[in-house]
Amino acid sequence: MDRFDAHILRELQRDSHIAVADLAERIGLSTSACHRRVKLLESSGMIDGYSARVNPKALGLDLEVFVDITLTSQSQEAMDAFEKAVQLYDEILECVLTTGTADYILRIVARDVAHYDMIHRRCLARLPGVSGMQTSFALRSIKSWRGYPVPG
Amino acid sequence: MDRFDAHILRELQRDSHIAVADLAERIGLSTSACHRRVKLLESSGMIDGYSARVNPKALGLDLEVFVDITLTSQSQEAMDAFEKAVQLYDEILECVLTTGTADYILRIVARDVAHYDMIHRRCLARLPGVSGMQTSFALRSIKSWRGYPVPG
DNA sequence: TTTCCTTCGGTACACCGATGAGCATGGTAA
DNA sequence: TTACCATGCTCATCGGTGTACCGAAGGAAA
Repeated sequence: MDRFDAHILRELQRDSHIAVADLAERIGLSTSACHRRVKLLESSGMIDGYSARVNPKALGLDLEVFVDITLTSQSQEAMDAFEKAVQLYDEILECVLTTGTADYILRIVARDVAHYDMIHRRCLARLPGVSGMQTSFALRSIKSWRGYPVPG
Repeated sequence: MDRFDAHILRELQRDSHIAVADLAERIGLSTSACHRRVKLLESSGMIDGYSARVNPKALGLDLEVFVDITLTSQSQEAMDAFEKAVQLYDEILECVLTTGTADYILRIVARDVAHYDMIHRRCLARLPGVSGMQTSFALRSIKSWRGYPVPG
């Protein structure tokens, strides 16, 4: 992990469709050296894979919701049941077990409030062992995901 | 947006490095038809771009933190100042203005607790107009980001 | 210092895959 | 029916990817 690798990771997080030759020029290396480094970053697991960034607005997904979940019990069984149920619903994009007031944080997308209401009734209300939910609707994105910071 | 486009979006969110020929076979279309659809999805803005998925563990970023921020004032000036300051720090990956008890939700990554402490002192403590912070450390990821759900 | 070895970048090139032209087909409206 | 549009397929071309080989730089040991 030197400055070349760091530069490659930054560029590929921004745009992975760039040709290796262009990437090489941008970081100041020959095509083959750059190519070799990219393959090494892939095989070492530094790069997990490549994804298309889909525009949620274009899909009609205008509503983003964060839900803090509190369970009635922190027993192994209760948590297993909850975590298993979370996997079932595609509308739940992310779920994290956390410290703090809540037990879990969910990230959800929906088309609109009516759609979220449906998700709430059809998915969230069916999650087992939930004692409390605190819902936060996203009003505006101040800073959106642009990859992890790479030092160097 | 028919079932072919939906299928393409799902596949490209999973793996955008797939060859067009393979993608075409997977969705049941010829290479050129598939290629044309992909280009159309790009130019229409449905696909925003392509990114490498970097493994945060491999970068030594083991700690993920969610911070709920409350401002002292919801005036335009206070919010503008806060939002501007948020842009300055690379360690703040995401920031969303929300309804609910907090005003903003921040998502932050750090190497470890000591590193987070440094970020807290050097970045978070300098954000203007903040009256309260509620920190949640991620203990475990139950469901991690795998793209938006595409209907059809 | 010399030699060997390892590591890493550069050059050249074969070949695979992206790209686009041209044609076929089916659905729709005049 | 005819014209037209949308969309699929085949095929040829060209650029980029991936690789083999060479050379330079740096370190270790005699």
